[in-house]
Amino acid sequence: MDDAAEQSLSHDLGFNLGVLFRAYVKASNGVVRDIPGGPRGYQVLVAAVCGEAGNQSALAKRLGIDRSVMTYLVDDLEAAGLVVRRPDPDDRRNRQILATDRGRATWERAEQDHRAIDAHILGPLPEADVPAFRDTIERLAERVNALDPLDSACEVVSDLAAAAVPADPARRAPRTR
Amino acid sequence: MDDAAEQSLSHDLGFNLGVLFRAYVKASNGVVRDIPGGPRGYQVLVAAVCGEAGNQSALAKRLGIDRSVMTYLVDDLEAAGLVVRRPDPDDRRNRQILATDRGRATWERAEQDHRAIDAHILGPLPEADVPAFRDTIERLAERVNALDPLDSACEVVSDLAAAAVPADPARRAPRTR
DNA sequence: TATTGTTATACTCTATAACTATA
DNA sequence: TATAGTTATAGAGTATAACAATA
Repeated sequence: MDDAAEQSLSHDLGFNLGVLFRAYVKASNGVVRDIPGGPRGYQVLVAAVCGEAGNQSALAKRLGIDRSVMTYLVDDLEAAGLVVRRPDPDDRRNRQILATDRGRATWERAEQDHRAIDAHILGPLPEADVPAFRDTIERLAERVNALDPLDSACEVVSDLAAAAVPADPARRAPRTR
Repeated sequence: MDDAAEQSLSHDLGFNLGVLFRAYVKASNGVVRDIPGGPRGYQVLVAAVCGEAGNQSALAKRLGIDRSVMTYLVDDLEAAGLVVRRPDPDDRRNRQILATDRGRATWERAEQDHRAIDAHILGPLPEADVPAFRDTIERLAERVNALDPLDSACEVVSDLAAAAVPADPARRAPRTR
C-alpha cells in the first residue's frame, strides 16, 4: 500500500509537466506579442514556414485545438500579413497555410527567442545531456500522439475511463450558500 | 541563419511539452471522474493527503490557478467529503486543507491510476532510464518554479518581454467580414 | 454520404475587483 | 496597511451545431 508520507506533489509527473508547460507558455507569451494568437499563433506560423500546414483540421488536431478555433487563428495571422490561405489544388476542400516573406521574417526572430526559452528551461541540465533530453521528449510526444487518437491510454488504465469527457455540466455546481 | 527546411514542429520543445501535457490531462480526466475538479481536484487532494496544502493561496500559485478558482475547487472537494477546511491556529486567515478518510481512500485509487498513466506516457523509455528521466523532469520543474516568480525567464530572452501578458482585448478582433 | 472550412451561438472557465476577517 | 479567503460579475476562451463547398 502507498505511503502518503513519502509522496509529494513534486514527484507527480503530471504536476511537473504542468509546471514546465505553463512556464513555457508564459515565457513564449512574452516574445510573441507581434504574433496574433500568442504561442499557438507562433506554432501555426512554424507549421506554415516548415510546410507542414497543408490542412487546417489536421493542424488543429496536432496542436490540440478545435478546427473552428483554427479558423479564427488563421484569420488573424492572415490579417497580420504573416500567412496566406490557398485552396489545395489536389483537394479544394483543404486550405493550405503558406508563410509570407513577412511571416518568415517574424518567424525567424520568434524562433531565436524560443530557442533562448528552451535554453532557459533546460538550463539546469548539463550541456551534454540537452540533445538527448530533447530527443527523449520528442520521442515520447510522438508515441503519445500515435496512441492517443485511439484512446488506448485509458484502456490500459481503467475500464471506467471514457476518455472523451463530455463537459459534465454539474462539475461546478451552482453555489448555494 | 536558420534553415526552415530543417525545422519542424516536432522538434519544438514547447510543442512537445504541450503534447505530453495534454495527453496527461486527457488520461487523467478519464480516471478522476469521482473527484470534483478533474485533474486539478486530484492535485489538490494529493496536496491535502501529503500535508502540503496548508494555505489555499500558496497551493493555487503552485498549481498555476487563481486563488478564487481554488475556493470553488475546495468547495466542491469538501462537498464531496474528500477534504475539510480548518483555520490555521497560527494564522487564522489561512485555511488548511485536510484529507478525510474518504479522501485518502479516493486518493489511493486515483494515485494508482496515475502511476499507470505515468507508465503509459513513459512507455517508450527503457525501464532503466525511467527514474532518471522522472528526476530530470522534477528538477527542471523545481528550477523553473524558483525562477519564474521573478519573471527572470523573460529578462533572459528579451527586453520586450513583459511576461505578465494582460489579456490584450484586441487579440481576437471582432470579426467583420 | 463524408469531410473541410466557416459562422453564429451557447457554454465553460478564468480573471477582476470588492468585501470580510485576520494580522 | 497588508494578506487570506470569499463572492459576484464580466470577459476571454472553447465547444457545439448548422451551413456551404467539395469529394
